[in-house]
Amino acid sequence: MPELPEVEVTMLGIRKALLDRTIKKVILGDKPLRAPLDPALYNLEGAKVLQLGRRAKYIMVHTDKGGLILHLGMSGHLRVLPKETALQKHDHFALINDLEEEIILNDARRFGLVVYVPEGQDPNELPFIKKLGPEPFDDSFNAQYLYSRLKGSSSAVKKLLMDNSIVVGVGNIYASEVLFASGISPKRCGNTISLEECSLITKHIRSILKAAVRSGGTTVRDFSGADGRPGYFALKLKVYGRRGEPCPVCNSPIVSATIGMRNSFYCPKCQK
DNA sequence: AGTGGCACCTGTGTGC
DNA sequence: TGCACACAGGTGCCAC
Repeated sequence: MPELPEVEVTMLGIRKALLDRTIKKVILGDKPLRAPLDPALYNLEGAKVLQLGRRAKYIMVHTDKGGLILHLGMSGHLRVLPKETALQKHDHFALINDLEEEIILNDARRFGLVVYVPEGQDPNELPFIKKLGPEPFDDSFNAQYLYSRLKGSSSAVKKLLMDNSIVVGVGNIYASEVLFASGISPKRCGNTISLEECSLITKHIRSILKAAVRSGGTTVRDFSGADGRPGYFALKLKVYGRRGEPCPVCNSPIVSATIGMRNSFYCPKCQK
């Protein structure tokens, strides 16, 4: 489901129910997600939430009794629901705050992740966080940097944009959209992308991700924010999911191709 | 080291 | 209607 905009929208959506509130109860489902649910998560009962943030597609929660890291995987979503809402199928993790609101993680495919970070441990030092590349909105993510990372690679540029160690937050939908906006074929090898093209790519990653956050994210199948409302950026997608439809610029039919085992959409005429 | 392929899991849509 | 199959927004591990 979620790329950076969807995670950002979700994080903002649960913010009000968590920030400066106390976690009264932790509920763990019995099925494992990407990793089994750690019983140490119960340490968060009685904790006061000090800060909420996002790193890549991870939601980071800091409390006075340790940290919590949430990842939505492919199908996960977090909802804030009124007190005593019964858990549904695929609800695997829940927090109840001091207002008795329930913050529930539902994840049919169980590719998500819930991690407890013991008090005093720096979450940024966890291996899966430490290896992440720059945030797309960081100054360090610029044309020169991207060029240096692409120029040695024979992989398709679209696959490289989805590589977390190069830049975080760009998933399958936005990689297609960014390359369309940049006029670059998703099949081009990284080592054929010029510095000028890297400048276009960095610019469009920022503008498209920002616009998607403003629209409440992209709902392709079943994404919704913490209030249950869908995102509306799907209406603004120019190529993703539009095989056979006319290119919004030149009217040629949009085509799709499998790149790095993921479906990719592009205009063969506009994208060289 | 860099790269491609596959695995994890369930739900949904399509075609027969 | 039922069934089989392909596919879905992410990520980590494996073998080359």
